[in-house]
Amino acid sequence: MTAEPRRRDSAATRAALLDAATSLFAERGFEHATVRDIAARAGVNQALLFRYFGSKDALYASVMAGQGRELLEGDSAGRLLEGVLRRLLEKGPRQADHLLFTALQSGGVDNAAAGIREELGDDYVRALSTLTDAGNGELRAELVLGWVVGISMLRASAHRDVLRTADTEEVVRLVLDAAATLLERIER
Amino acid sequence: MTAEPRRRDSAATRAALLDAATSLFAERGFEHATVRDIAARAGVNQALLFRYFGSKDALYASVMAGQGRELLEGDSAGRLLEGVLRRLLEKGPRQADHLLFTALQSGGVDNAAAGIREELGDDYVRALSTLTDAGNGELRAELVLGWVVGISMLRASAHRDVLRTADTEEVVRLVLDAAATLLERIER
DNA sequence: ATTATCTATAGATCTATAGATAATGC
DNA sequence: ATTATCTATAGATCTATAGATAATGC
Repeated sequence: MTAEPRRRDSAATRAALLDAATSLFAERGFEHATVRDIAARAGVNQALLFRYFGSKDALYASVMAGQGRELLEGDSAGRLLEGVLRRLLEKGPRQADHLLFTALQSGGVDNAAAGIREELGDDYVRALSTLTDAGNGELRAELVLGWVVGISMLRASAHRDVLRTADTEEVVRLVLDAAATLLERIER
Repeated sequence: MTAEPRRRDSAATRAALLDAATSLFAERGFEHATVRDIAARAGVNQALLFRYFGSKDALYASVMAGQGRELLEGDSAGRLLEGVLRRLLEKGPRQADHLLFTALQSGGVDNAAAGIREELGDDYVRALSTLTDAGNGELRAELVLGWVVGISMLRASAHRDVLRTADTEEVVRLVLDAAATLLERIER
């Protein structure tokens, strides 16, 4: 970000690493974002990552903790799905939501951020499940969350052109209409 | 599978490797299934994998080619989504469909099976898109495919209990009803 | 004699650390 | 003097290969 000659500044270095890690984890997922790539994007020596965060796992946990909290703020439950879809379709994979989806994707993997990941998933499910009176509201909410995860996955796929180039409004309308059969109080 | 003392038999060894690779790739995805794990599950020395398939990539391509063709057979287009969901929910991750979904997941990754993966995705989309007369039928079909991919991902996640333990009939009904707003000729 | 199988290891990554170097604050 | 940064490398995996060993078919 800052193109200046960079003074020695541990706080700025730490912040640059956190920034670079956030975008790279969102773009490539935990395993494909190497510590060297992250340090390179931050414009910082690779050893500093360990000095300031201890381990790659701990850095991931910091990223998830930092971005995670913002995910659910700003949108009411009724507008949550719409908000997530818009951010996903318009801003692409360098995106806090995408971070959660790549995290949910590597479900079985057991790293330091596993707890935060599950918690964020729970937060989404809890918010969405308030949108129905059905007895199986949680299941309905998880199915909707699964849909967003899947759309996020396919969009990252190189070859699924139709979805990748589709008009945002069109996709939002199709998904909201279908999801409304599961969660009747979705606002449109 | 065969618990016999195993005679020397290159065809049987090859088949055992292919079997083990199919299930391990489906369970863990391409990268998390190591050649040592595959050879171990096949009960075979690890070097034989390279003798019979050349590389891990080539083995993956063989697996995808072998299982892929079966995916779309057996179900009519109208019953395709239901069939996929049932297999996914009942049989769990050791499953041909799951193989495709873990493949679609690692969209960007460029390995020997990338072509086969895209082709299989196209086959699903083509079949599903026949179920609507809407002008954006392909987009609708990709969204439905994305849903199945996402459900498959979340089910693999350790913590999403509601979805993992849900009754198959209940999930099938919820998803088919919602998907019917996208593809009107889905049979239920 | 042929060829299926096994042993040993090369070579490429990746995370992580120990210790050297150099810029800042008093 | 303190501490931010860099160099060099250890140690763990993973794919892949070269060459030795041993079981089968003629």
